[in-house]
Amino acid sequence: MTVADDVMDALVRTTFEVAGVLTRIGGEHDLSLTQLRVLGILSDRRLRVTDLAAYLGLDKSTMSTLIARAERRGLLARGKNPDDGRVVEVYMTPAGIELTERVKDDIRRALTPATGRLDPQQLGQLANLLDVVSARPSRAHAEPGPTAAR
Amino acid sequence: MTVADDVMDALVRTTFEVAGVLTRIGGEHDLSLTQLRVLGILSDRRLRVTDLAAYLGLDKSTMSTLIARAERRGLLARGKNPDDGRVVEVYMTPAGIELTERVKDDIRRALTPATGRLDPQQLGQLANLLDVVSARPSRAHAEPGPTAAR
DNA sequence: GAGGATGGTTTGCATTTCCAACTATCTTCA
DNA sequence: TGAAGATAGTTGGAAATGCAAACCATCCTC
Repeated sequence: MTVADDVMDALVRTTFEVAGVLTRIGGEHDLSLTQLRVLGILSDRRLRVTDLAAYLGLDKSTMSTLIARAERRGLLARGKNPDDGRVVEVYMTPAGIELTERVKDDIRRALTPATGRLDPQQLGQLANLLDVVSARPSRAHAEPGPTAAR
Repeated sequence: MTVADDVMDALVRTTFEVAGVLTRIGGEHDLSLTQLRVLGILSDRRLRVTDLAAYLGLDKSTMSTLIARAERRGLLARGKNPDDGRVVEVYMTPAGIELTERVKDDIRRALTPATGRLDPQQLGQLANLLDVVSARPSRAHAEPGPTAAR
């Protein structure tokens, strides 16, 4: 009851805090939170418009205009899929990759004051806990056994 | 280096995840993420427009229109400050308080699947770690009682 | 190979946000 | 004290974001 509430409060608070940092850093590079996210996703992938939209929980049309703008800016490019003429695949240009790297550095720098308050052991702990919360297979398989039975 | 990076990745990923949940829940009540946040802030405070804007990192004018809409909707109200005729103070109406409670319940419910993957001890741990990260005075400052190590 | 399904784009609309310009109220100091 | 400047909010204009609906183009099914 209280513990779960505490976590949720902390989660929500941290979310707004981190989102604020991301918004600010993004803004410094003329990127919205969503654009930031798209760049992050595409940095190691090449996705179709629909998949990207599904991933972000956005409408296809929203995705389309967003990509169009990024393309106009030279950050992304669209390519045809040889197997299916309807499909458009989106991927990053060198300029996009370069910008993404720069932004990631800035984000790292901006978050360091916050994470710097934790010692290495706590950092590892936090990473694992967050992995669990955000439904990511834990990186250090420290969670043995079957999942608790609800 | 790697550990800090892991945490940042997890932090960013969780941020997007939680923000997504908040956006969805907010949307169900016709509230944007920012409006949600304003309600959260004002639930135990009464603030001037400028302070609210500073708190959220938004422009005064943005704040102004946002408040106007919420006021039109009956969620917030504006009051004069007797000491300074320029100041406008914003506070919640009963309807706003009621809606906020409802939304908070929904958020709790929506986040339960995620936090439910942690046992009570991990929940406490996570809450404390996040408190440190988001620069909140830790709630269990000295970890009293039977807190297990690790 | 006709009809429906799927993938994207375009258009129209509401919302969010910024900046600049404006009004009203305070504060300073000459 | 009273004019000049600072501060608090609001308003208007513009760009970005997002959705929904209408629309092509391509694929798949029978």
